Parts: sequence; structure tokens; C-alpha cells
Amino acid sequence: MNVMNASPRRKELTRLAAQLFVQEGFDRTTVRMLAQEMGIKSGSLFHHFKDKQEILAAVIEEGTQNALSIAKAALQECDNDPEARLHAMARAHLETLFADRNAHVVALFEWRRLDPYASAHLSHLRDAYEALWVEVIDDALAAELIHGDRFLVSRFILGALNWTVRWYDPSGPRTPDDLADELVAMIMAR
Amino acid sequence: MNVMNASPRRKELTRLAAQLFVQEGFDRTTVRMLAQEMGIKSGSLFHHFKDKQEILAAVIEEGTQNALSIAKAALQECDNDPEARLHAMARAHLETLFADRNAHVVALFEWRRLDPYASAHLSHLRDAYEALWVEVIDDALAAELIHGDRFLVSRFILGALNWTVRWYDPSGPRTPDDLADELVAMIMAR
DNA sequence: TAAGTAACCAAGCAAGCGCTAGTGTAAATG
DNA sequence: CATTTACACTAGCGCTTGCTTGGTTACTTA
Repeated sequence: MNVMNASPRRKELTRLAAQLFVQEGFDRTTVRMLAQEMGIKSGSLFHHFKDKQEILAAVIEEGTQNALSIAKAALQECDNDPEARLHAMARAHLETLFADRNAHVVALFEWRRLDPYASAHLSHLRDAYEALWVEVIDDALAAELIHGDRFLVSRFILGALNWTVRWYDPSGPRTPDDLADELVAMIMAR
Repeated sequence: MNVMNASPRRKELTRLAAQLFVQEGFDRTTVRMLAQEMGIKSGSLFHHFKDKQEILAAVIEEGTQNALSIAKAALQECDNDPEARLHAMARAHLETLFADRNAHVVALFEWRRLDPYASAHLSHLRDAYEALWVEVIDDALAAELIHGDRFLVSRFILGALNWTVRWYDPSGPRTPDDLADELVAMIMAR
């Protein structure tokens, strides 16, 4: 078995798994379905992953890592202008949400299927990402761009953004950037 | 078997099922677990429900029915003041979300496990509920209480509200009404 | 060319799954 | 009093599940 490695083959398998997990849900996705999608037999799957759980963890880790680095890059491209940073963060969130859509849908809706060990490990990653948001929102509050309770505002914003995976169709006329700008406009004090 | 009846026994079993579905997820909840929670043997379960699917449908129908009637009642209690109606709708949404929390969590996150027939039936219920929201938001836009795209605004609001089930702790200092008021304040033009 | 390794396969095990069949029993109904 | 109904039980069928085992093939490296 191929412990903790990031071989290109494993990455490709992880991507395919993410797609199936979204289509069927983690529990309904059998190792035989996964294997077939990957063009191998079910037994061979366990050469790449210790067990089914590890596939789930790999999917979520991949997505969260990407979100983190995209957000960091987006923030570094703006000056310290709170409004620009708020826009950048919302845009980065939706961009990664739909660039790695499958991985993020799994992260959002199948997180609880993780075993405690994987959950603890990945929580750190997610916390690092949310810390970026907290910082940006604190600055926006300090600059009086938005009003309200610090905690509630960030939860509402993230809720509105995350829920987009349930209704937004990227093939429609609106881009993720449009959505981000509309949301920011909606909550900004005028 | 007890087709399409609403015996008090069946209602109680539905309530227990909702709790287990939230704890474990629909797929991981076995008929044996359900039966044990209900104090009967697994075979006896099928006297009350045709199959496992029907239990899921019963849970979701119960929650959505309640949401609909609570929202209707809340709207009738206000005059035609758009601002009062917006507040009332947000409050009603969060009230029912946490009064029937289990049923609503199941409705939000296990909807896709419904078979096509049940899904079609329940979609009508949900559409009726969402129609109330559309009306209220249209009025708020017309009165210039809020700004933005009609479609996007309603999706963002519902997303922010629904996502509360992921983080809000009803045993804390904030009431659902507090949350509703904070959200409305956040999005209202000032 | 010999040894090592990554990737795969065929076969199948043990456990658990949803659900059915047939039966017993106490209360309600004619 | 006879019959029906509601609710529960026992026993287990047929199937699927995640995963293991033991072995083969193709390629890389010493």
C-alpha cells in the first residue's frame, strides 16, 4: 500500500472519487463503483488507499488546501484596503468553490463521515482558512464598511456563500465574481 | 401495514427517526437501529411504514408542513408593512428551524435520498413555502428596503438562514429572533 | 541480468443490510 | 360470541458491503 504519498495516480483517483461522492453521497458510493470509475478492480483500490475513509480524507484535504492557498494569494494581491480585501476574499471563496466544486461539496456535506483522527487533522486546515475570514471581517467592521456582530456577520456571509453550491449554475450568465460582488454590495453599509 | 395514515404512534416514530437520521445520516441508520430506538423489533417497523424510504419522506413532510403553516400564520399577523413582513418571515424561518430542528436538518441534507416519487410530492410543499419568501422579498425590493437582484437576494438570505443549523447553539445567549433581526439589519439599506 | 517495486487481478470471506413470511395476542367492532 | 384490526414477535432469505489474500505482470534500478 501507498501510505501518505501524493503520486499523480493517487491524485487522479482522488479527483474521480470526489465526483462520485458528490453524485451518490459517500455512504452510497461503494468501493466497487469507485474502482469501476477508475478502470480497475475493487481489490486494487486498496493498493492506493488504506481504506474507504482515507479516500474521503484525501478528497477533503485536497479541496481545503487549494482554498487556503487561493485565498492567501488573493489577499496578497490587494493593498491593505479593507474593501478590496473583502471583495477579494468573497471572490476567492466562490472561485475555489466552483473550480474544485466536487471536493468542496464533499467537504461541506460529508465532513461528518470522517473518522475522528482525520477530522482532527483536517480541522486545523479549515481553521487556518477561517482565520483569514475573521481577519478580513474585523478590518471591514473597523472601517465601518459593514455593521453588526463580528461573529454573526462572518457566519451569515459564509453561509450565504457556501449555500451557493446548492443553486448556482456556473454555465449560466453570471460568473462567480458577479455573485461575490452582489453579496458584498448587499451587506455593505451605504 | 398502515398506509398514509397519521396515527399518533406513527408521528412519534417519525420524530424518533428524525433524531437518528440527524445523528447518523439516513444511509448509516439501519432499520434495526430505528427499531431499537422505538422499542420494537426491526420486523415490526414495516407495519407502520412501507419501507425505509417512506420513513424519510414522513420526516421531511412533517417538517415542511410545519414550516409552511408557521410562516403563513406569522405573515397574517402583520399588516402589509414590507419591513414587518420581512422580519416576520426571517423570524418564522429560524423559529421553525430550531423548533423542528431534526426534521429540518434531514430535509436540508438528506433530500437527495428521496426516491423520485416522494421527491416530486414534497417539492410542491417546498415550492409553496418558497413562494412566500419570493413575495415578501419582492415587496421589500419595491419598498427599497433592500437592493439587488431579486433572485440572488433571496438565495443569499435563505442560504445564510439555513446555514445556521451548522453553527447556532440554541442553548446560548442568543434567541432565534435575535439572529433573524441581526440578519435583516445586515442586509437592509440604511 | 538479477532484484526490487508499483500496479493490478481473481476469488471470496465475514458481517451487515433491507425486507418478508408466518404467527401470536389483546383490544375494538359487528 | 365471532370476527376483525392493530401491533408486535421470531426467524431468516437473498444480497451487498468493505476489505483481505495470494499471486501475476510490467517497468525501473543496481
